[in-house]
Parts: sequence; C-alpha cells; structure tokens
Amino acid sequence: MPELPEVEVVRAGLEPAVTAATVSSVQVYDERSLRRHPGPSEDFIDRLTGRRMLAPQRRGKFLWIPLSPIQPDNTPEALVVHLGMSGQVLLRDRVTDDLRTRIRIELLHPEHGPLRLNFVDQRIFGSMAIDTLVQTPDHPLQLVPTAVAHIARDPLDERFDDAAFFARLAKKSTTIKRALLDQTLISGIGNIYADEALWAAKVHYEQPTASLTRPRAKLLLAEVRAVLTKALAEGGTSFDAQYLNVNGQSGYFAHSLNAYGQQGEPCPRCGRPIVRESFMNRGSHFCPYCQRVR
DNA sequence: CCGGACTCCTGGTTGC
DNA sequence: TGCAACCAGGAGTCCG
Repeated sequence: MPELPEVEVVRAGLEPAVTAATVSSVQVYDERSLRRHPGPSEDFIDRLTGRRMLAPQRRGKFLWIPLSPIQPDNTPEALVVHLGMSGQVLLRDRVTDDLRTRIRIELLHPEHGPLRLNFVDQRIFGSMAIDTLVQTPDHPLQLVPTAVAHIARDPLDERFDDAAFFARLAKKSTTIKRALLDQTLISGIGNIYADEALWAAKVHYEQPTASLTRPRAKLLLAEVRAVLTKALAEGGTSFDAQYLNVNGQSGYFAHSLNAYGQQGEPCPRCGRPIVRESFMNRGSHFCPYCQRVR
C-alpha cells in the first residue's frame, strides 16, 4: 500500500538511472495496467519508444517521468505511474525478469548502459499512462500531468499552504480522517499513515473538521509530516549501490506502527487496547481512550 | 457539497 | 485436508 514515503523512495531511486536515458523498447504484458492510458497499448508503445526521459517528479502518490519533446513546440508529455495497492517499479539489468511484470520498459542510459524497468503489480490497481503536462494554477512554471491537476500539493511540498489547508478544513462539513484521505485537500496520505498521524496527535478519526481547534489542527499536520518524514528516512536507507532495487514496499513494515494493524495490542501511550473499526470500506485503528471526539 | 455504494483486482487468510 | 468465501484498499464514478 504505497503512500507518499514509498512513492518518494521509488522516485528518488529512479532519478539517477532514468534521467537522460532513452527508451529503446516497450513490452505490454497486461493491458489492464494501461487502464488510465487514453488509447490502445500500441499508442502507449509508439509514444514512449525512442523518447528521452527527464528527471522523475512526484506529487502525493503520483509519480511521473517527463519526456523530452520530439519537436520543441510539441505539447509536453510524461509517463505517469501510479502504484495503486501493490505496484512496484523495479530497476533491473537487461536480462532480469520479475514475476507478474505487467509492463517492461528497456532503456539505454548514456553512462549506465542498458537498463530495464519492470512494472510489477499483483493486484493491477496501479497503472502507467502517457499524459500531457499542464500548468499548475498556483505556479506558472510548474507542470503536472492532467491526471494529477486536481491533486493537492502534499505536506512535504515546500509550496504546501498550511493556512489555506486549515481554512478549508474549517469550512468543510466532514470528519478528519475522510479529509486526510481526500487527495484534493492534502495528498500523499493513505490509510496507514492517516491512522498513525491521528494516533500521534490524539485525534479521533471521526472528529468533525469544523470543530477541530486551530492548535489541534496544527498539531495534527505536524504529526502528519513527522510520520511521513520518519517513514521516508527509514525507506530510503535500503539502496543498493550498483542496481537500485526500487521497491514500493521496501521498508514499509520495517518501521514500528503504533495504531495501524495493532487492534488488541496495548496502546503504546496508555496501555489500553487499540480498537479497529470499519470506516470508508477500510479499517480505522485507534485508541478509544487517547483519541476521543471533542 | 456530502457520503455511501460500487468498480477495478489477486493472493493470503479464514471458516466450514 | 480442501475449497470457497472473505478481506485488504487507492481512486474514480455515479447516485441520492
């Protein structure tokens, strides 16, 4: 279940390997991984083959690799990757295969030579697509894929507007976990880090956003950043020097979780049992004593 | 605007 | 032991 830290680990791992590399060939083994590509797989292959890749970018859980334009006046395009629930982008040498590879992209890098990207995805909730890049409304020089245009900046983005976020929270009539998972409000947070940040800030997942005091909202945002930053630091430590095993799941369960999946276990703060409740078709894990609606 | 239901999907786990 | 039912959830869509 890759969230912001896992996706950033993938982005950072891909950066030195794909930047300035040229796509020599593309194989699509499962068309379902192109669900979000506007066209048949032949179109995906045609538009990607021969293109040169630029530095990978990320917003929230979306990752994209801008492609060098064929003509200077062409509409800028990018290869957009979403890992969904189980997606991985594995950076390999030219002969390594991986089980459940849905799409393979062969690259030639001017310094590193031939490389291969295996897009592996067990559950096929993830996808690859070629998309056009458009301006972001709040920054004329920054481009994002059209599929990402509605996604809010993430809390580790230096242009994330804390005050605007608090103002939108106060105006909404919804509950806080729903808001944290709303990628148009704040991006990059999934079920695991939502539960972890709420636990750390002692906020109940059904706390109405409008009644969350400003100090508590500030604390919650700080805990969101702390949880994401800590996970990022732990996930970013397992790089292999020669061939980076860029793995969306790496380090995921290595870090200690205080609430997520801990139902029945003692709350690390008060010792009372963590409870799991069903919410939004997923589990919400929390301490009923530490985290109360108020 | 809001929330609930539904869709996509497969492999590990649970239950009979 | 074997097999079916269940469960996990990110994101989009549709509907009331």
